[in-house]
Amino acid sequence: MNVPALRSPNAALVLDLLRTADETGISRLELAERTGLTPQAVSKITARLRSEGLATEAGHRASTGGKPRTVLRLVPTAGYAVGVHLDRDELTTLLTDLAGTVVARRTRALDLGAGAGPVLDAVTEEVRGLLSGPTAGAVEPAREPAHERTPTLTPAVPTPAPAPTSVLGVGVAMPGPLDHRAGVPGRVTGFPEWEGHPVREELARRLGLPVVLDKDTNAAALGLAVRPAAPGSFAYVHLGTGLGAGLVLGGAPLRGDRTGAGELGHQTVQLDGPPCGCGGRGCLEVLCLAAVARGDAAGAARILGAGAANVVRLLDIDQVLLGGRLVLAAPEVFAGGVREVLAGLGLPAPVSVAGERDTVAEGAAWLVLTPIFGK
Amino acid sequence: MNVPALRSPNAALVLDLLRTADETGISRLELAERTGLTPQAVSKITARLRSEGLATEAGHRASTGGKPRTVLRLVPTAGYAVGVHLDRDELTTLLTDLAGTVVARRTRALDLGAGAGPVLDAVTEEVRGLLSGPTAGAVEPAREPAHERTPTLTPAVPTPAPAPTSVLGVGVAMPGPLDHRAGVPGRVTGFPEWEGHPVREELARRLGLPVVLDKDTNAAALGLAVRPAAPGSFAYVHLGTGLGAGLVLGGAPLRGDRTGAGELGHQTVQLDGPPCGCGGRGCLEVLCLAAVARGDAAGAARILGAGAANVVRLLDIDQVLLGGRLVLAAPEVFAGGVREVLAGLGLPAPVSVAGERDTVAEGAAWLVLTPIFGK
DNA sequence: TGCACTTTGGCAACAGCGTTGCTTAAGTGG
DNA sequence: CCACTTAAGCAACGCTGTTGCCAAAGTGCA
Repeated sequence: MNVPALRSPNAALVLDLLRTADETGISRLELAERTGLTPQAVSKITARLRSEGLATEAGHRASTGGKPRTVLRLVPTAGYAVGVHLDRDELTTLLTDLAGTVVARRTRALDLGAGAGPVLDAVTEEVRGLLSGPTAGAVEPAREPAHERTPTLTPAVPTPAPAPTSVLGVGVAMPGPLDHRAGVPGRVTGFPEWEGHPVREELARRLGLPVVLDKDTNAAALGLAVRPAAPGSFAYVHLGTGLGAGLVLGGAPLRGDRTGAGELGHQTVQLDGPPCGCGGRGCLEVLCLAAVARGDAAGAARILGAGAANVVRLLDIDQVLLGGRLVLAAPEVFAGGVREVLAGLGLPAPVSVAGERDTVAEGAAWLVLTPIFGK
Repeated sequence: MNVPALRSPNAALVLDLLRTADETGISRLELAERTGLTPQAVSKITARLRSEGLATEAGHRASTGGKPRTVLRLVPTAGYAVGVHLDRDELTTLLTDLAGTVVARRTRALDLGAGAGPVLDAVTEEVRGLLSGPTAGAVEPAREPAHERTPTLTPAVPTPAPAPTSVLGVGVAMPGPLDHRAGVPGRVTGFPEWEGHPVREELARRLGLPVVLDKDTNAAALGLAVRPAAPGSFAYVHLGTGLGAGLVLGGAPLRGDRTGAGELGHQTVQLDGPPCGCGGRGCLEVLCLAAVARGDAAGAARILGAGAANVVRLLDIDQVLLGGRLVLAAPEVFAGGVREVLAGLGLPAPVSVAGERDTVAEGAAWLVLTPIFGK
């Protein structure tokens, strides 16, 4: 740990405060108070950030008897990130700015089981299309309106055409198991064709951009963790085609030794329950999906609640966030059911539905943005 | 984060390498290689540590063609720590040196249910006795042999009377729930008298030493985590009068938001199982202890294995360590049973019995030592 | 025995970081 | 109009680990 090692953490800390500040921005003195640094150091750091184009002055606060505080803001157009969500039957690609705001978005049908080759072809095509779109022409600036060139492109925000600038990288989220360090999937559930394919390397080569790979639930949890008012520790429980969880402890996602953390679906909750393909019995996923299949969402919610309670107790966490297609189909049933189980056990953790349509893809983009903010 | 902030982490890192080095010690160049610092920086840091009495030169390596490397060692007598284990029926107090080696040890019967007053009286008495013993006369040096003054004192190592020196603090481990930040127990299982009693503060005042309080399983896990060859992540599963776990992730114990992490006993593993006092059904502890009670240790081991598998999967960890009285009564039965369940689920995590008589008390001492080594 | 060679580890000068002390700038309110 | 308050920059400083250089201490060959 050498001295320049101080530079990035402190600058990242300041940058993160700029990011999470409310819309009015944040002044140097407020930064100093919240970082514990002296106002002088903050001045130095913000001067560097401004010269790098990452921050800017944006107006003044009302005076309280002296010189009014100058307000600083993050410059969201200083960088962009691509988020890719490889779901079992759908490919979502989106572009976010430095603040994580979605600038452009694409979707298309996908067969994940087709294997790495065709899927990576599709990803390459979608990312290229996204980047050559009108909103951030890093690769190939173009002026045509979105709907003429790329029918599926839907600008989420009517941004006044941000200047072309750098795309920092591509975050890819897909079902596990996989190794996020090596960027290589394992036997992706049901699709052994993926095992060992160097996805990160190949995509990085094709796109000429840094690529980060992670499990879908981890990405979703990361995306939720970076929200300004996010709790420090929580479990994101995702009930879609399968059941998984993303765990955030002390602000950082927990990946475990093999990127496998958050495996909630194969928790044993019924020792003598029905056998599961995993080799166990009474797995949470099997029981929960069976209840859904027979139309008993409330029953599924109670079973899910027992699983969530196990996690809350084991990790002593603050909050449970729910998401995934099945949850979104009946949000109140699931939130209420899980809440009831937790309350019955005297666990104070609040339960809410947080996962939305693009939660995973946005989280994937955050895989790229997160290091900049020291997370 | 200011510049001196670099000093402690780097010095702590070096100190930790000195601690975990093999018996021959470690040279400056080896320290440089393993820390990533330059040899010069290591020279500076080790010079400081030597001047503070924490490190010393201890011989030379064989030359490999030039000046032979000078070997450095930690000076274990540079500081001592007290570890206190408040078990339900027993009080263990021990003194360790800076390397964590037990120097002196005391035990006496205890009724934890008697409440904070009498128990803290006993702790105070034991700690004072320990410190005025012959091995480390910080409070009251004495020359009498151990067996004459303090019958229960058993020097673990025939140390040649280390010079009186500083006792860094007292670590206290007890059953939860409790708040390790405030140093205040909650409703200690079965003994509501403890709730809200300012244990840390009161002991610190009585003994005139810093006091750290933590849950027994967390302390045990910490003690196991600091061993030189310890895995980076593991679960320590303790089956004694109750069932609990200590979780170590990336080298650090996980305490959670309210020091409650590791609550394994009330994991639901049988949705329609027998009701438990906690409000749930089919809790792991209830099922496991019931199996033990009917003499079915192998069955208890299988149930415990299911719980351990849930933890291993959820956190994606390396290893499972077992401890606690019931496990120690039939170590092979439990280790074998848990191992079998994990193997049947395709989980590669090795299982071993690690908890011994003083695991918790030694871990408690490490609560004090750990900050010195940057852990 | 002598000398070239290798390696260790200390000394001195250096660059980078945040801090302290002071000054200037920009408002408010009597 | 002026005293007062607050913000923020400039200069000097102390601390860190780094680089460049050199002395010390061994080995091994002639």
